[in-house]
Amino acid sequence: MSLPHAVLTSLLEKSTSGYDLARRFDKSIGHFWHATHQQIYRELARMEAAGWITSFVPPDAGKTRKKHYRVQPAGRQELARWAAEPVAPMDLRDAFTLKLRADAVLGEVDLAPELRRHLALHLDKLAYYRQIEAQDFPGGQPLSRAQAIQHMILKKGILYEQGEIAWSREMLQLLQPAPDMR
Amino acid sequence: MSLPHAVLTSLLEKSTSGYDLARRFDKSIGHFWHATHQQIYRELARMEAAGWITSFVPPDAGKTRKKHYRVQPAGRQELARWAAEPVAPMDLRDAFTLKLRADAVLGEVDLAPELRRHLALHLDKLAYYRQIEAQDFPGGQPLSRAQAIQHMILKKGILYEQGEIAWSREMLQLLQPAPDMR
DNA sequence: CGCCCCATGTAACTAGTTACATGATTGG
DNA sequence: CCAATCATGTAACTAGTTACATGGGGCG
Repeated sequence: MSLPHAVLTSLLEKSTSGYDLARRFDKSIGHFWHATHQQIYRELARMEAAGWITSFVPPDAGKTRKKHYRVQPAGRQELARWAAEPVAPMDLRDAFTLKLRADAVLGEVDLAPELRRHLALHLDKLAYYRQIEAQDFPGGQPLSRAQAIQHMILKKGILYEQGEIAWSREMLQLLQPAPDMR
Repeated sequence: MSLPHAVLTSLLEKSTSGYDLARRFDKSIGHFWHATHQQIYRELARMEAAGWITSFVPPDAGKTRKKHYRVQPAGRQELARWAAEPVAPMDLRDAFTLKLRADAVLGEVDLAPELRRHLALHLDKLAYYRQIEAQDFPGGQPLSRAQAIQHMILKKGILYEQGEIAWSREMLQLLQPAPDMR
């Protein structure tokens, strides 16, 4: 059960609204733990009931329904408790690999177009990560511990995309009759 | 909804029982799509109801309750249909990375032991994949298309574990006060 | 005035997890 | 005979997804 803890982490980084959290889960944290706005609103309600967070009307709310959430000591404590307990390494749920295996056994599926599409998406994401890296971690500056960790998280994403790209290119040569690699 | 299709693929590779499928999902297919035996039995029941597979008592059943399943044409067709439709690239759900981020914001969590544990697990898995590779794909032999795909799937796993290992080692240097890398 | 974005939610469903139940066969 | 493994399931719960609902604010 990691979603509430992802939300707590995000709120500690910056107190904000459910809407804004949902947008954050479309990037940054969301690259490692995806969630929809419905899940987030539900989780916020639960966490408020549990006393981990409290809501307040932000100064810029005007007449809108906007609510902000702030982490309470109990929430911070819960996050620390959770962070210290062991987790299993991520297990993969890779539908495309499954399709490849289906192709191997059926032998009549053409996965090359889909693989090219994925390759393009991975290239985009890599470029996106690289841009963030250039922005947030320009060369040579000494980093705080927190910044160094953030950088390593970003590097993990970069490494992953690079792996996908390299593998996709090799795979494409196998799936494509004509040799036309990107 | 990929589980039924993973099961279909596995059954096409070899008709077998739910029990045996469940064990297969602890390796091979399971490295890319995990499932418990409960999920598998439920899915088998659904798929039989849908006419995708049929069950029969295998010759070696004796007095046991053992049932085998065989894929029907409708099942094969459904698998082909599914394989041809587009999928989103896998999204990661990596709880450890989340904990790192929690550490960055809390600054009082020691994730080094857990990271060392994960590193060891990744090393084990890499060794395991390598052993399968040596067994199933001994050097230089020409492969059928199906075999070539299977090999590439294995290589994807190897690449992934290598990435995790390299990253973990770098991360460990950051988390560990004393420089004692494995 | 109409459309898009901000903002928060409910409802219904599907997939995945955890706990429990049951009984036969095999090997020490 | 006892424990482990084979073998198949039910029940209850938790997490994640998809569809729908509602209303305000800003802009062209």
